[in-house]
Amino acid sequence: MRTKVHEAVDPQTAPDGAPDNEERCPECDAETTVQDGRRGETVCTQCGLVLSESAIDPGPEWRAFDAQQRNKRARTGPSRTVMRHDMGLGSQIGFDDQDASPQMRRQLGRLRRYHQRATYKPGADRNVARGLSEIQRLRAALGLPDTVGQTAAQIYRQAQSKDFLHGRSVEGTAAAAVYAAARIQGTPRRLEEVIDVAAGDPERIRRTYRRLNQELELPVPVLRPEELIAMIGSKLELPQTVRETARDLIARTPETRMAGKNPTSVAAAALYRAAQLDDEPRTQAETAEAADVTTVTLRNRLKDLPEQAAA
DNA sequence: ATGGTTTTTACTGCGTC
DNA sequence: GACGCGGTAAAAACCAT
Repeated sequence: MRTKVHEAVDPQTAPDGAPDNEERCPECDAETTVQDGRRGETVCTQCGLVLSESAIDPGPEWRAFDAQQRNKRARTGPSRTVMRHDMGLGSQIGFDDQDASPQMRRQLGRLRRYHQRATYKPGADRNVARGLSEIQRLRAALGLPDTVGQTAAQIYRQAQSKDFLHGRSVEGTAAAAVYAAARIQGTPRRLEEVIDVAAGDPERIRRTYRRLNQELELPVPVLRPEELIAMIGSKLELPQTVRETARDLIARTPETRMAGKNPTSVAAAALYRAAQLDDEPRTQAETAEAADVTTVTLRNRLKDLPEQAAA
């Protein structure tokens, strides 16, 4: 199915950052359309590619320095709505029931409840304000949609109401909340990316996130290799057919073989093999680099995958 | 802290262009 | 010879306990 394309787009150039709701996906060609996601994101209905600005990680090499620069650049004013302490009406967890497991739905419900209780808690004052503004800063620096900020804010409030903040830094908790929220809202960032723009000790932030996640029982969806295929695949400029093959490869390998393995590496391996099978080969080095793993791990994951696609 | 698991680092051999 | 690929050993990182 194809929706209207009401502008004379020239097929050559990719749509650079046009905020329109309907564009063509630069990844998968003709048949696919782009839809304004309920997350305030533009997402390709076919390949799941997220089109809004920094959805695709621009480059591998930006550790310390770039992060700081980004911080400075990200000084634009946050939208006030999420920051108000009485957030009031509009704040809800924007979530798509469609791909929500019953479990996640239940947990989201609990999140909402906590949010409501926290709303009028008198003690929530300075720390909350600081946390929320930090959340906004991070959210903006990571190029994430507003819904993520809202979810992160709710998580933060819930943390606050559970005394999670005791002995933990506001900044670290904010970073953890943003990371979790990004994943919950389906626009994940790497923890490393968040850490880069965040303030504080990386290891501490990692720990904080882990605790936060388990203590609040956040409905953070598992990163599934299928979803990573779009991201890595686009970096490698692999055609849609190859991605299909990769998905197929993954689909037919038993869970037990992938359990405990880094999903990114599984996806990378699947893409590598799929590319070969579909006569669009990429080197191991390229593939590994795009997925940010080493060629060694790539090879190891390769062993777990079937050698052929479905007939 | 500890132990089990995965990933990375570093290095090597083999075939091909 | 350089490049891509495959393997190994040991260190590092990660995670649950």
